[in-house]
Amino acid sequence: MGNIKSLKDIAKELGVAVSTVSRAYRGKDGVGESMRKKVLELAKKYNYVPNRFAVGLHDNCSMTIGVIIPMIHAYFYTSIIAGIDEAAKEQGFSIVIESSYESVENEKKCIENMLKLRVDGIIACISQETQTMEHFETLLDNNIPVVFFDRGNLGTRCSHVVIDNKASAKKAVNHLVERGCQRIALIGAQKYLQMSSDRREGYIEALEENRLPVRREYIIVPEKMTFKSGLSSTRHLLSLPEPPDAIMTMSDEITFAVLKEVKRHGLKIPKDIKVLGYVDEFHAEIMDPSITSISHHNYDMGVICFNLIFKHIQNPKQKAKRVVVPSYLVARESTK
Amino acid sequence: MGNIKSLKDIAKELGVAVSTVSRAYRGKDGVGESMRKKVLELAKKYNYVPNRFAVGLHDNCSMTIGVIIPMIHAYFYTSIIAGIDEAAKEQGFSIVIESSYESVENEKKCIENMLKLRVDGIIACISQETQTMEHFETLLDNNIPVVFFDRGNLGTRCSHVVIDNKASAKKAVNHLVERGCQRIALIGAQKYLQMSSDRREGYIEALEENRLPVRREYIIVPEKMTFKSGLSSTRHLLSLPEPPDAIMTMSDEITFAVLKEVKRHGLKIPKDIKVLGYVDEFHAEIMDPSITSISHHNYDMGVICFNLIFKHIQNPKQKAKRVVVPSYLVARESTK
DNA sequence: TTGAAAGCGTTACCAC
DNA sequence: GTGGTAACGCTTTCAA
Repeated sequence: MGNIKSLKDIAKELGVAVSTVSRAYRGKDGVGESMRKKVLELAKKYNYVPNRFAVGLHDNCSMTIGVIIPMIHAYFYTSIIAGIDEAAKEQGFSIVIESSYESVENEKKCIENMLKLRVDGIIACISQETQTMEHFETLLDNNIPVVFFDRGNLGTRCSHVVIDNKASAKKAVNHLVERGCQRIALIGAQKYLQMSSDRREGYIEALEENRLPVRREYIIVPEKMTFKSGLSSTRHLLSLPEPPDAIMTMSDEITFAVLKEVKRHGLKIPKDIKVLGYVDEFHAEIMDPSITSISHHNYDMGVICFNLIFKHIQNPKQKAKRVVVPSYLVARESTK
Repeated sequence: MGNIKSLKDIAKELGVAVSTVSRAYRGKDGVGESMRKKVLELAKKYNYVPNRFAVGLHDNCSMTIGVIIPMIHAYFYTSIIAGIDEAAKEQGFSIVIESSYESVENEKKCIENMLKLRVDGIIACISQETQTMEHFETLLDNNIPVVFFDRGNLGTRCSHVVIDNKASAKKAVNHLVERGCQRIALIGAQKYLQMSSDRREGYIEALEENRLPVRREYIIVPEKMTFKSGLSSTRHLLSLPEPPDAIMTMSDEITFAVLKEVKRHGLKIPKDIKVLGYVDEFHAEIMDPSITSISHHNYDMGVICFNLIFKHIQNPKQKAKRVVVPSYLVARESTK
């Protein structure tokens, strides 16, 4: 941990008490101006940095918040993290990131680790596998507030930042119908993810509102939301006696797979079949064709998450809130 | 930071001394078996977790390593981080990530922050802007070892994990020549990045070895390695009296831009023009056409980085090493 | 305005 | 085997 100077070193050199140096350094009252100047000078010279372990031990707070996400190498999460990070920095907080890699077992380990790290609060998005939430309740029992985003729910015990999934799915379907699609397929996600069923609900409702039949064979729920399962799901859809004229998806990896597989079948997008996905702006834009997508202001979502957890940390009695972040549809080439 | 129980709480409940509990909990000698059992039981019941601030203060080490990268939302870095993270976990280390967002000013702040966080070592990739390295030397002066990867160099004062840039660029050119290209353009990166000049060198050497002219107008060095500058660089190349029949790039964002812009010009890849880039496997694979690329085993690179910093932490006298990670060319559709 | 001392949770050392 | 105590670096309270 290096050999960084301590207040004691400065105190010794100045021939004064540690407490005096402490006060002087932090701009507290009760120190002479000349003393303060001398202290600050020396602190600067020595590149003094307060020892956070000592401070943490004393104040019983770490000024750190933990972020638990399914995947560190997924743009959706990292762009949210960018927002969390920025907002955290502004308040003097650091963040620690842990990935569950979509496994409950890992998620539990992440939580244990966060406990070890003594984070002041946690912002989390649960794994695809996660079905029960006891491990998160442990945190609440330890008075560590938790804010969930995108996935995960703990009723009124913590705040949530969610996407208006149902509405966005309806928006998506309506857009496809407007573009002339009649047979819209949906490649979804785990049933027990709230996000997933909300979107499916929106999809079904929108179909009904448009007086289109809801066909079982057009709704695919792969085991995992991976590129590979996206390929096979698409293959399956295209092999149906009456294949869909549009495919909408719930995740970017699956969307990329759909593009790939559709082309491999010799079909042209958007002429032969249209594609629409929940894809972040960056990827939606760079793909070819560019993808009509439901996106979100991820960075802002991160900021919202931090502000919430910050409130809960500052005031443990703070009531849990439910923030719905708006989604927006950007029409691009894939549904033209 | 919650209300987690301390050793003292356990000691009190058991009516024994804290030191006894400490020994028992950590499996040290000099504790009766029955005592140990009682302690472990209670620790489990109370969900006891050692207070890392107390431990850190005592041991003067944080078991944390800092990772400074240009961008948290770039696959290249996050996939390396996945490797660092995994290796770190195995040794009981945590990691803290900070992004410079390609700015030197931010980079300096990151370093300050790492100092505050009392990390035991730092793994870093410098920003595009960074030209001098004094801020990193501060770390070394404080006995905090630094390992650079991809970008950044501090001679024999720290270890480096680098890509065999020159060789890989030659590999790329040779591949294009084999595929019949004669007018190969290069969209590069900042001159003062070693990585950049190494690749340019390899590019030039390979051209010469293939008895192809080295044309100034085919070497573009944009201000920043962004999608936008990739677009304008490509536009420029295509507007030349004699446009190139292949474009190779040094970063993924620029590669995506090249694909986009080339198509916008109505040219077909690979028929009219071939494209080759330094792109990670994931993106190279999902793009259309899939991109022939120079890739690296990012995860492994992360592991190597951690192992190096770990050695330096364990043994401050450890000599600096230079590890060259191999790159490999995967031929895909964009150069068929 | 300054100093001394207690305390945060842990570990290590020395007594018993 | 177990207990007491000092020490890590800092903040806070109380005394001078």
